[in-house]
Amino acid sequence: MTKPSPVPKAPDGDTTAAPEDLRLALRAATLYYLDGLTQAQVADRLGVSRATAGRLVARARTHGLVRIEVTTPPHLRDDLHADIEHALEKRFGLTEAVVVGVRVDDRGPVDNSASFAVLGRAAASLLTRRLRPADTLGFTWGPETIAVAQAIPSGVATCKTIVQLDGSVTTSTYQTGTEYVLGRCAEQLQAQPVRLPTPLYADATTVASMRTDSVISRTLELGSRADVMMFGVGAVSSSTTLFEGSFLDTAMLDTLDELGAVGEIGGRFFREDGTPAHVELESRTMSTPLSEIAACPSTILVAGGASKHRAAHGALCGGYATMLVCDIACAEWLLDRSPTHPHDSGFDPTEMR
Amino acid sequence: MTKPSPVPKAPDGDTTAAPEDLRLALRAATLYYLDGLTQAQVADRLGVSRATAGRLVARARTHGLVRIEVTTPPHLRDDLHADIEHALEKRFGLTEAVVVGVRVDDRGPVDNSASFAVLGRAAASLLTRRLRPADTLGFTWGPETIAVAQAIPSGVATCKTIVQLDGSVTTSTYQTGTEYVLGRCAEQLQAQPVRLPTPLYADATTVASMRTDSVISRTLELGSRADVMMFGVGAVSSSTTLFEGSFLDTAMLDTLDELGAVGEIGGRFFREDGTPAHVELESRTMSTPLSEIAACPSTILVAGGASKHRAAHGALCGGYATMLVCDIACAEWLLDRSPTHPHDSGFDPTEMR
DNA sequence: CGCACCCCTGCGCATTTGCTCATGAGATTC
DNA sequence: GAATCTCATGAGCAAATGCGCAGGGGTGCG
Repeated sequence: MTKPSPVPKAPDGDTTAAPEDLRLALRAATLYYLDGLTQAQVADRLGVSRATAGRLVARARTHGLVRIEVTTPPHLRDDLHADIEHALEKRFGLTEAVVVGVRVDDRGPVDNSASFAVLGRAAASLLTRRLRPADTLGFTWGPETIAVAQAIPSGVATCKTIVQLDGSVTTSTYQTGTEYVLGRCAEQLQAQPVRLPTPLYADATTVASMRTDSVISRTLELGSRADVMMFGVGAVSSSTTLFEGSFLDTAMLDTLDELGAVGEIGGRFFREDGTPAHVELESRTMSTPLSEIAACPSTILVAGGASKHRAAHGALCGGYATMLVCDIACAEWLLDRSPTHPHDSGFDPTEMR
Repeated sequence: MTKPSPVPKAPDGDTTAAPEDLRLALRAATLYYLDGLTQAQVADRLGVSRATAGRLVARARTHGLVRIEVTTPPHLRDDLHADIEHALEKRFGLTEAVVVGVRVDDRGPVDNSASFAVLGRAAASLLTRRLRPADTLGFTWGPETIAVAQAIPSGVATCKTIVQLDGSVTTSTYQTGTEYVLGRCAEQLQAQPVRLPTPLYADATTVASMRTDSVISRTLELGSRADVMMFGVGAVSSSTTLFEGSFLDTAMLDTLDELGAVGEIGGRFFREDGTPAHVELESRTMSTPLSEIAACPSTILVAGGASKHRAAHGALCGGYATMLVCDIACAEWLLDRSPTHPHDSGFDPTEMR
């Protein structure tokens, strides 16, 4: 009599219901969410059982009577970038992205040590949060990891071992800062430091023989199995650390450029899409391979400065980082890049330089 | 060095904090409230302990990062009146107010039985929700309670006893409906019915002697101690039930009018401010006194129709009802009344008629 | 009119959550 | 430079919450 239409079961996804039923749901939700009563108190207040009160609250939610929104307060809109971080995580499949408010600009003559300090603090905070006492931490040398080491607090986190992922022994006077990072992190994290006492690059035969060394092979093994890895990226440029430290010469730089390399991690270069760029150089490199980095469950990429943008993008596309710490400028640049399609290997000449 | 100002304790109500601390709080709140993760999952996702995850969520709330609002969906704005109900509760100190969407208009020639049915359903719903199996339910006779009795479902609620609060025996043929209400409610609620086998009004001496009767006194006692009472209000008018049923004559109506009476419950009249209006008539009335009604922890006033507005207002001001069921027109009228000051006894001539 | 189905309700338990205490590191003050 | 204070963290526990189950009444179909 009241229902002429054959609708025994409402297929309408529960979006509509009797208004009288929803009156109580609305009331329960108000008391629960707005007045902060417990469900038992709501039940008492409404004269229903506790279970029913819970159902009413649940119904209120399913019917859209309750709207919960998490927003960044206006007074720290400039410091927090939850939306950008979330976009980065979604875009590159990251576990966590941390975007600091500063804009690292390494092209101009300005001193970006302050910016790097901010970046370092953020990365150190992330690192100490992710580190477990039984973990092994691997790191590459470079200005980014130095900044992290400087910012790392003591007592907050602990790990078992900290291991060097790429060789740093040099014939020149160039300071890689490896000792500082290794020493400081080991101290602050109360971890046992493990060195990789080799150069970064050597002849292929030398590298092959070094890898058979019991100590070196153990270190490499330890690095490959590290629970957490932390590293920056190097650009393919004459102003990058590897060139300034005489690890690479101009000819190699040109070769890498022609191969489409956009960046490196631990001296191992990759292209725009993250694929390894110079297999021959790979065999001459003493560091954890990119494949091992990609296999690590927790890898933190610290990237600051415009010169590192392309390199960071390549690293992210290669899946070498599960976590990213970068400045806002880098984050925006990364998101401006093709939001969907990753390159299918090879490189696009129009993207060069 | 970093803090020259003497601010050991921040007296600023925790509205501001380090942005970096809030970053995690924001993240935790997002995962918890928006993504629906449990706090343990949030903790795992963020690399913190479960306790810390809980603290982060709590901090996000205290800092206003989370905003929860309970709103009436637009498609039932016309049926629900949560704001009006809340205003009524606040204004008159009610436990609960139920406002139904219909507009009972008893001045015109329209049939308002449908409106009364809606009102009755709402009141019955409220009543069955509030009733406990061990409770005694008291009621007065009248069209409102008849509507409630008609709407009461079976099996939903139970109570021990249902007792008549005001005498209904008449010498005329007027049907009060008391028997119907008593019988139907007793059946549906599986309660034991208790009659008050007396007229509503009698001589003072008669009333006094009736009150000494063991059966009658027990009924009155039972009514006074009822856990829940349900009643309508009568207006001071020639179109009201008490006059039509020949319980009152024109002279008495005028007397009551002059005394400032605006309404009655169980034949006992009160003024605009709720104070008893005719002490002499009180001694001639066989019903639960207003003071007993005011003392009852759960009293449901069912009011529909424009003619009852003033009476309902007086009843609410007298504190005779802890719960109110009325139509939207009545609710709006009640709220349009002085929102703050209650009258200090006596009556205002300008308010009459 | 009987029967089966289904929704609603209340009960008991596993999980989740908020809270308190004790511990330790950093900051402040004398 | 040392004592103390404050704050944050982790463990444990009690309260609170969600979810299963079973029972009963209403509804629709036969």
